[in-house]
Amino acid sequence: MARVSFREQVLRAREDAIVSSVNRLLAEKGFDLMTVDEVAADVGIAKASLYKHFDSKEALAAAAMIRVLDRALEQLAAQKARPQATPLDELKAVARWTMQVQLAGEMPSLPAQNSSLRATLMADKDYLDRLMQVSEIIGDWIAAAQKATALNPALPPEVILYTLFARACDPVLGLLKLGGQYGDERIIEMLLATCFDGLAGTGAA
Amino acid sequence: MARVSFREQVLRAREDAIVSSVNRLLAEKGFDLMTVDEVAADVGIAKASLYKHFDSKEALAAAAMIRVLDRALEQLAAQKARPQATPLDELKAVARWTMQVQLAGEMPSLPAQNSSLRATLMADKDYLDRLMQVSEIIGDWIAAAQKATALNPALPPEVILYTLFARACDPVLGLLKLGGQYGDERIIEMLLATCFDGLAGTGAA
DNA sequence: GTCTATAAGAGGATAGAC
DNA sequence: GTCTATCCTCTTATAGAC
Repeated sequence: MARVSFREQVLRAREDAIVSSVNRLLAEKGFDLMTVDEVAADVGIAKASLYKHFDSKEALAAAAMIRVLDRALEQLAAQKARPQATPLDELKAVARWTMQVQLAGEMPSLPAQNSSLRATLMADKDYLDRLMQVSEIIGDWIAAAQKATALNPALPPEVILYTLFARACDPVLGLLKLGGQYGDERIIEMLLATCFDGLAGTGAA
Repeated sequence: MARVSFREQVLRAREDAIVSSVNRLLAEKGFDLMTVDEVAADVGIAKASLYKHFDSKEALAAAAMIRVLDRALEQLAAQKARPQATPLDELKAVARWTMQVQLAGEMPSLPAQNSSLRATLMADKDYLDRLMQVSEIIGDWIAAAQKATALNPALPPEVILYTLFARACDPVLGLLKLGGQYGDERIIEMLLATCFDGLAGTGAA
């Protein structure tokens, strides 16, 4: 069945191209301002063909989120291969990675308010599974870092988790990049410093 | 001319009611998901009447932003009346105030991506004036706090300013409130701690 | 200035031929 | 599965009577 396999490969490649476009457009304009016509034009296919692959605009966004979560899981696995890293090192490394993805224009950031979108995501097992996996790995690091007082033990772990997720799409990154005064690496170092050591922090930025 | 004055008062009251609705709806659903029909229904007037007061949906948002900046200027003026406060105290006080406004559902948060909206705001002198005033007052406190090393002097002041603006609409606030585990004051204390002392900070949360 | 009614167009989704 | 053409709803904005 080489032909079937080949066709499947072509199918996968096309869907991958679609998700890539969606991912970039979501990062650029956000869900509400992204139109399905735009996606179709960007991929270079007709809109009706898009709907043969994905049921709705929300499903497109879900696919993009799933892929970015897969990338995150790869990153987390790669980090785990370094046995000498402390839990705090791991958390800083993953925060650094999310900022790099955002600066590269590849972080799809969805509006928290859109209810139809949230409904689709919350009904998507593939999405929820990956989100849970990511949360558990990071949650373990948070617990360990707090136990070692490398992170403030007085903070509820979920507050730390939410904060790290929020920094992954922090608008400050975009503002500083727009300003053009600092390179990507410098921006990331500064925001890592404010995230972990605060605005008052004495750590050298 | 008592009649004219009275009519003007009625006019102002109506426009104030409109801006109040817009403010709340912007905080709830964001600019893209807020519709003009909704605003009209919420105020209790016809949509066409709305357009007699404001030229466009963007103008509605601009009016809401202007009013929230006026409220901010009032808050800043009230803070300045306390001569014993340090610059760091002032900055924490204003951050606390923005978080209170957000938790009260009164912080209109606009998407940074929408270009037509940004164009309207950048062309609005009333808006820009107020934004500049707020930035200058806060900027002075930042400079003083850095000079006293109450804030990290290695951070560019604009990074601190942007961060404070970003915390005014931090999604972490909404997530924690949605969770329902913590009261508003506790949420604010924790986020103030993470903002100024970082996730690693030893300050008692 | 307020209303009803409607224009004008964008955008999500689908029909049906190939 | 891909295309062209179309449907249909929602949304911004305006016309015109009062």
